[in-house]
Amino acid sequence: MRADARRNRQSVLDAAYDILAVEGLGVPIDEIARRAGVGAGTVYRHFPTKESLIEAVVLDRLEALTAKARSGIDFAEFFTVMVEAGLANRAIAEVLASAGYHIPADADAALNAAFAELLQAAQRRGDVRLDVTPDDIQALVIGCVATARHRGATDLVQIVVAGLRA
Amino acid sequence: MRADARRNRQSVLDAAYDILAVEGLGVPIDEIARRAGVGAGTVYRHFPTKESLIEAVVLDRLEALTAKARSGIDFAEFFTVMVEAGLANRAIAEVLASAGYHIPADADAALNAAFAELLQAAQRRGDVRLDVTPDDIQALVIGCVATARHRGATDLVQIVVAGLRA
DNA sequence: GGTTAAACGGGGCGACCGTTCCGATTATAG
DNA sequence: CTATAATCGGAACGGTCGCCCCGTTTAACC
Repeated sequence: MRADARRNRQSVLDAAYDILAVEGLGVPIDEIARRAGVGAGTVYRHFPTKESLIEAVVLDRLEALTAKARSGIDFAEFFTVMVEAGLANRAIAEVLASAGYHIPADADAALNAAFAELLQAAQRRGDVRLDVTPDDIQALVIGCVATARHRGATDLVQIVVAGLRA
Repeated sequence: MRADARRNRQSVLDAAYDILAVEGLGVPIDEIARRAGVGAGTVYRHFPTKESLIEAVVLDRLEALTAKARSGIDFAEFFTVMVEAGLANRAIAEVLASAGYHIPADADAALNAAFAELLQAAQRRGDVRLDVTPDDIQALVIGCVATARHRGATDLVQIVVAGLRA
């Protein structure tokens, strides 16, 4: 791979990450290209479709979340981390809410597995009601992101966490 | 107003209500027109912009909700009613989440006022924590709709309601 | 039934966006 | 330095959608 090609590819990824976080999935490719200082054609040479570019960006974030989940973090804390991740990055939130795009099953599964472990540990310790599943929690995270977006305060998350207690 | 004009206006409103509930705000005007059995031009004669048509439809729903809030309903029940309204009607949910559109301030205010009364009564009775405001609840409703859309179950609402208890 | 003005409908315009194409450019090897 | 092939950039295409226009229809009143 030629040096300029590799450099451009990275510029596109960086620009896409920044803009997607702020503008969400609706942002035009041309805007990402302009921000990256390349032409739209260059974006499409490296990523065959808009969806594949978004996938590459989002995947990176999901992996970071998975790593965090495996770092011995507390369940309630991690819940907050996930909500904050969705808040800081519109694209993440929209993809999680599957507003048109979908993520590769294996990346999703890895996050879910790490997450399920945290949840089960919390339930074994008696901190969380037994009748909630990982899917329930994912839905609640999506909901909390939507909630928090419309009120600056993230302390509403505490209400949901309180409701989760055994 | 001519009889056919009044009839067509109503057809458009009915069609818009049905389609918006299922498809959400992204639905093209032509589709609403087709469903109503009229041309797109006719839609625009009665509603100058797409937004004004949506506003008319959503307003009607908000008024129904306001009436329900004033019918002596219990706070927790009404919370569920609002979530279900958002769930049954994509357009309502998207407007509430202000995905691009906004509702006239007075209709919003009427609903909020009726709603604030319910909340205060519940707080006086000691059923709901004192540190939540009507705005908090509205945000939570939006979140619950987002949550419930991604899991068939509305019983997740119970978790949030449990968290709201004093 | 005739007259008239309101209402109709669907083709068309302009804007936007994802994607493709191709002539110009430039990194790299010999 | 030159040749060459990979890469670039941005104009252009096709599709979609909100909105407008205007020739045609039709309700309403005499």
